[in-house]
Amino acid sequence: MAVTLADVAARAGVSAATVSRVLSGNYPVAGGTRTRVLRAVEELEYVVNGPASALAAASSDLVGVLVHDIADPFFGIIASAVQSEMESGGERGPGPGRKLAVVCNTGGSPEQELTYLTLLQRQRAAAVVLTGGAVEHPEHSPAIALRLRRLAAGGTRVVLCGRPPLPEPGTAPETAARPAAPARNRAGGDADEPLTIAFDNRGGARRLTEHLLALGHRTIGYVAGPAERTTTRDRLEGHRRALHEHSPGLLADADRLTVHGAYDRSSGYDGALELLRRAPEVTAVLGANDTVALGICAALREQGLRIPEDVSVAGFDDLPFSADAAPAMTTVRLPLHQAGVRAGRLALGREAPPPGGVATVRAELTARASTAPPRAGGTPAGGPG
Amino acid sequence: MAVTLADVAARAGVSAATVSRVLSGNYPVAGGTRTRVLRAVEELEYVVNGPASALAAASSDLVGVLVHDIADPFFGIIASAVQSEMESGGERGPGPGRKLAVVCNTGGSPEQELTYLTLLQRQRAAAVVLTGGAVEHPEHSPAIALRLRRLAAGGTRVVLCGRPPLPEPGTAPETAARPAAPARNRAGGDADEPLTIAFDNRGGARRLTEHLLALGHRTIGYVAGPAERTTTRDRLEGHRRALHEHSPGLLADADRLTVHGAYDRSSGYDGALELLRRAPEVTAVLGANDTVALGICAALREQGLRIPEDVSVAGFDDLPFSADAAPAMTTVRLPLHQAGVRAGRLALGREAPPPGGVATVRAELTARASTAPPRAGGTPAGGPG
DNA sequence: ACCCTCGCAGTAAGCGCTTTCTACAGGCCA
DNA sequence: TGGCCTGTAGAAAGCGCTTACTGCGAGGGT
Repeated sequence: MAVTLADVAARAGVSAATVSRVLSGNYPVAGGTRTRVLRAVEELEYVVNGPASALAAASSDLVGVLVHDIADPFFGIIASAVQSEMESGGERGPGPGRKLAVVCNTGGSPEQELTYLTLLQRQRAAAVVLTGGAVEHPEHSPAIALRLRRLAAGGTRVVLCGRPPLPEPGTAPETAARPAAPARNRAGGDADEPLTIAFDNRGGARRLTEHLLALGHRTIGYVAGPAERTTTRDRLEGHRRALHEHSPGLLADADRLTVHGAYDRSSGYDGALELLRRAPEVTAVLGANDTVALGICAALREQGLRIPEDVSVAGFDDLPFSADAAPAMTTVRLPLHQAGVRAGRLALGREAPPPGGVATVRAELTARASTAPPRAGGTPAGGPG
Repeated sequence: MAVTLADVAARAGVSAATVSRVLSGNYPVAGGTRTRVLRAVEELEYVVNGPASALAAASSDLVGVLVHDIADPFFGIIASAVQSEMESGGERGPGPGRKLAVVCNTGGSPEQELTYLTLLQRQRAAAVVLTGGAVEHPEHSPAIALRLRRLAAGGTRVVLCGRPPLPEPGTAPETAARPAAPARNRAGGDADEPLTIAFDNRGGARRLTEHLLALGHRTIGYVAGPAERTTTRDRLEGHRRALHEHSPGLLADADRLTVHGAYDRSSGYDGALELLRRAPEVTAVLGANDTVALGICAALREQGLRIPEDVSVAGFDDLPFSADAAPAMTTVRLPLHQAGVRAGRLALGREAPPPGGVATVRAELTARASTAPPRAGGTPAGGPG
């Protein structure tokens, strides 16, 4: 635990500077010297002191990944994709340049998000990836946006994955108040602006609703996520646009047919029951995501309704378990792994930023067995009293 | 990004040492001075430089959490529990003492595990939590054990969660070769030995098998995990012990009725098909875990078999989706969240180590709808040709 | 054959913090 | 009233690394 650069240098018969150069690899060192140094490193089992290195270099090799819920596969998939991208970089194993992804669970709360951002800033993280929809909060949202811009201006790469791009500054007068100091010696290229990988939630929800409409459904319930989440808002918007384009009259009932909850199973369960109470005539129910849809299925089944014969159900995201549900879930496939890899590449500066700083990934309809045409009668049997 | 301790000190009219003392809180500072310092911190939006602090204090506030697969809820639940425990500590928000959990995805590979351990050692992590079963490997396992002992001896708290305790040293002659240097100034109490929270995989599997035997099953297939995983080995052992205790003859067939795969859905699917090929007369199939069991269900259903009428199926772990599967899955409940919280407390030194350094958590049978008595005939209809 | 350039390695000055050691007040006892 | 102890704050020495800057030997142009 106590072997330092100097020890290695002494053993190899060179100066500490040379050892540092060999290890960091960004300076020419003669072959023989390099070999000697590497041998000394091996023999002494030397492990670089990260903090010291970060202090001197003014940047650590930590990359923060903020997720709403680590136990939710949606985020798990993205996070592991980001991490796999960090791994695939270091040819020399745990050597220099190898980044460490720090996955932080925010629980979807803006306060937590801010807290973790501070923690990451304190660690002088090389990059920060924020995943999942943003939570709109009159006070915190601007604070987070400001903080992200500051981090980006300070050389930390900021990537939003599955989040809407940051609003243009200027709204907050504070932004201009603190003139940015000219960046000092920074490792990679510039990182002056947060980058975004946006999910096409709107388009996905729209195509899903169009699928239902094409099957003949006209009374479609929606168990949505928390209203303040941008993801919720976008999906709902896509849904309603599809409704409106099919026939404007369908919008009249939309509010009554929408229930808000969280992105978890019990919200789906409770939401479905509430929906049945409000509108027993629904022939299809959309879930905020696949997990919610699973809860919806459970509730409907308990009410004696068959899926999809009596009621069609669909989710969103296409998580691994969705294909295995009984019946297999109709949903919208989001290329989460791919998005995570891309976010990782962007965070590492391995990929050129998309034009305008925003790339949008498509959400494909994946029709399976949980949706079918409504029954002729329109009103299912066995509705609750 | 550039405001330092010295800036704060200047603004508050005190020395840098005083500011440091106020911020770290482990030294008496007069009330008035403290207030002035805190105000300066606020006004300047000062954020401690983590690396510098870690360098000077010889220990960072990072806690590593190693998981096999972050996208698997089993690990997600444990990891988020550990993280929530870190959060609940810091009264002063992101202030000092607040630890940052680093979740690392090893993919279940010992090499990766070693790599991340090195990375964490390089960051001078305050603690390391290893979750999930260990992979037995003739070369890597001793290396990992040795590394963990070194870390522990060096002041890093090491906690194993859901892993068997480390074997006693002495097997590896290398252990004694390097006399441990006396620990210097360390923050918390001693951390000289790795601590373990063991899962009672053996007992859980045994109770699960007993449940099946009690229902009347005699030909029980087992789609197990990778053979080199300790978790796999323990569960299989519990299963076989139950078989043996019921009637030794049942063991004769055990090898034929066991198929090995990974801990994922497709292994369950493939394993079930293989099992049906080898022994079409099975009346029950156990999965290595719930995810595997889900794959088993899918395969059986595709073969025209009903669950549980034709074949009973059971899993292990009791992940959230297991209760929602159709039919609801019989499984063994592991208190993952609770175990994660405990691991976090141990890692933070908030809880006294269990006697002997090992605590075992019980695994409870959770019988649901996917298991039932076998059909009278014993051989299900519709078996593959 | 000389000077300049270039490639390689050493010297040393920090990076921003923690912490020991030291210094200075008061308040207490005798 | 004088000597001491206690409480509080400053000075300064690093922690282990990176990275200018400097220096030295060897090759190439004229």
